[in-house]
Amino acid sequence: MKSELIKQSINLFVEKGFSATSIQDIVDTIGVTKGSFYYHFKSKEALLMDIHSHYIDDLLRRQRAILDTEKSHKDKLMAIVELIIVDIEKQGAVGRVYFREIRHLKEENAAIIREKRADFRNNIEVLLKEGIEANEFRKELQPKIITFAILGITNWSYQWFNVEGSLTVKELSAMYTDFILHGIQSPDASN
Amino acid sequence: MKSELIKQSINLFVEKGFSATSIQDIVDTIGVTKGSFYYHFKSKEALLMDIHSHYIDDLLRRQRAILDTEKSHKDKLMAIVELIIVDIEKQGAVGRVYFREIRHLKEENAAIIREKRADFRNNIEVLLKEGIEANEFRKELQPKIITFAILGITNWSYQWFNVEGSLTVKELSAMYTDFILHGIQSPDASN
Amino acid sequence: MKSELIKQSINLFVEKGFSATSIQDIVDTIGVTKGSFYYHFKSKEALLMDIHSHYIDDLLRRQRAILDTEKSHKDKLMAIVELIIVDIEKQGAVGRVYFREIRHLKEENAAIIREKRADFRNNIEVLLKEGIEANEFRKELQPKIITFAILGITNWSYQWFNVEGSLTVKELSAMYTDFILHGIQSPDASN
Amino acid sequence: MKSELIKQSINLFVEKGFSATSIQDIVDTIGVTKGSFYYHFKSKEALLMDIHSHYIDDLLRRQRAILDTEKSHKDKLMAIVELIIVDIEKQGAVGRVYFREIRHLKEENAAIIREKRADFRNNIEVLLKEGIEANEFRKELQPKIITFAILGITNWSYQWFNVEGSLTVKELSAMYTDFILHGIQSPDASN
DNA sequence: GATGAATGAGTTTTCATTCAT
DNA sequence: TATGAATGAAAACTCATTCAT
Repeated sequence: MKSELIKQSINLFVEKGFSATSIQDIVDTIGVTKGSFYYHFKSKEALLMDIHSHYIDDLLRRQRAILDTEKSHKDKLMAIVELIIVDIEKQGAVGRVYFREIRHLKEENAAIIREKRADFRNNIEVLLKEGIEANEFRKELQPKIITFAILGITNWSYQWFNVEGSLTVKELSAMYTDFILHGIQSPDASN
Repeated sequence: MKSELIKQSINLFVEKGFSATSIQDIVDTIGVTKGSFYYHFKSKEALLMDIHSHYIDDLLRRQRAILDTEKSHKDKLMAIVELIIVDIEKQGAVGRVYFREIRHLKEENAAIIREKRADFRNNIEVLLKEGIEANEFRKELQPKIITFAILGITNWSYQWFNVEGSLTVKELSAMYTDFILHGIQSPDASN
Repeated sequence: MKSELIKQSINLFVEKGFSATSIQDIVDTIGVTKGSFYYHFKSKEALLMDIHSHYIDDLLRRQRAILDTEKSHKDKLMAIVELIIVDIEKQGAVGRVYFREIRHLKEENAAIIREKRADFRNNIEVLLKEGIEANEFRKELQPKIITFAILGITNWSYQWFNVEGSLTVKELSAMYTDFILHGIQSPDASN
Repeated sequence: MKSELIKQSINLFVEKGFSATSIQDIVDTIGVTKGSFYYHFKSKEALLMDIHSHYIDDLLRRQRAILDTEKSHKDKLMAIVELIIVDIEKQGAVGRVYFREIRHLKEENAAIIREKRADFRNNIEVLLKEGIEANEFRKELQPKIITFAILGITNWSYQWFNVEGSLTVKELSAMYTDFILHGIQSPDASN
């Protein structure tokens, strides 16, 4: 029931936005009453926080797994890009909520999520830094800024990519890793 | 007065989001009454549409100027990236509203804006296509997808770039054009 | 201009009702501004009063003319019924406003109109009374009550009669005077 | 509570009219909040529709009972007139709302009510038609038009009849059936 | 005579939240 | 666990009216 509420609310948040979705809208989709909602969630914002927490925690866990498993900096980076893009297929809806609705968390919770986002970002930044030192990536790059560029590419995909279309997430992921690697690799790196 | 309302509402929309900003909030910042707001705008949504229209129309106009002025495909692309990024400084607030709040336009208006956005995107796509044909850019690239990547990089900047920081928009713009050109240029292109 | 405002407001009041018609609605139909309206009328209610006054004053004047001209009680009554019914064609719209919107006059004005309505009604009542005394009409009738019946028949017509239809106001008037006379005439009255 | 809201709103609608009565006015009379009103009714118009539906449905049910029970056409007609008039005492307030405020229903609902009103009217028209064929009523009468006359007499009563006065509804009803029967009966009908 | 801008009080409606059962 | 009823605060929007120009 709780997970059903989460699932349906995500769909509604994607469709209409957090503010424009009422508790009534949510409970109507699964045929229960508002009282029931408040048994499972302290507030509407708590539900949104729940969604955000699960999403970023899962992402961080998988990012860590990649960093622990893959060998070269290039491979690590490719795997992280793929992680985000390929998720569109399975987690596209949550992702869209995650990217759009953080503003509606109360400051206290927003801070928690922002910190985890910063961790995720920082892990990429460190990766780039080390790749530069290892001469895999170009010396002129500013890791922090390039990290934002990479996240821009991947995260923006959630806004336009249509799972129904002819392009698969695997293909998209391949194109974007190729584009990014061309953008950052040292000319003398053994491709 | 009308332009004052627009200006203040943009600030509030950036800060709290469209839905969470009330007409009362807006008029309070300039000390007029709600009735006054409704004398100038048919509805809250009409104000949002006003903001969207002006922004994209201005952007399209300047994009066209670039396409008519610059010579090589590379120069055109660089100029367009710079156009978006450098605007953060002067138009950062409107931009943030433009990228985040389109969902709150009514379908009829959203369609108009979406079409203009598609024009802007399409102009880049065509530019890439021609650059590929001219052998300036790599043959393997899919122009449509790379266009989204470029827009992801530039548009995402509006979310994190802090005008107050030590990095200037000019510098950011330079880094991103460099990154993008590395990502797309033919190896044999005279850089 | 003033008469134009009256004319158009009557149409709107018929269509949407007094409360639901805004000053804006009225001035829009003739392409002037609200300020203009307030040059001609002290208030929205004043316009409604204007409409009511003209209508009932005109009706009373014509009723008096009938009472002064026609000979028998029967003829007087027939002429008054015809007066009301035949007016549907020329004054149907005003009539509908007159019958429906008196409630929106302020008490002070409503009292004035109610008094004139009472005069109009009373003239019929007196006519019936005299007709009974003259043995033209049946002795058992209560003039006051029958007056209301007659007014019910005629006034109700404004709600359903369609000028566009196949029945003319003359025909309707004939049918109703016939019906009423059958209802009230003494059996021994030389028809 | 819901029925209490209906009851009080009817009183207010009679007194001030539908448009001029606010939800606040209604809830204030029974000391609840506006939110409570909207728990029970989807909108102000929905409440008005509720009132209209119940009134006409009840009227139709009782009219049908009369048509099934009474023997002669004359008796049926008398019973129907009495039905409407006598109701003033118990249902005067609802009746006044019913006769005055249909314009404030949305077209969709107004159509439903208009159709039921037409049924009620049509039942009388058919009754008159059959009475004419049975030679109870005069051959020259146009049933449709006479039906409107009868409804004018009865419905108009809701506007002026004062339950507090010395005349009872029974007496009024008797006078009006007498008046109507004189107006329509064949001279040779055994009275 | 007419306009454009502004006001302020009021309107209907929405909605997150609470709570007795 | 769940429901149904109620709350209260706030939202968007309307509108008659005023008034300087």
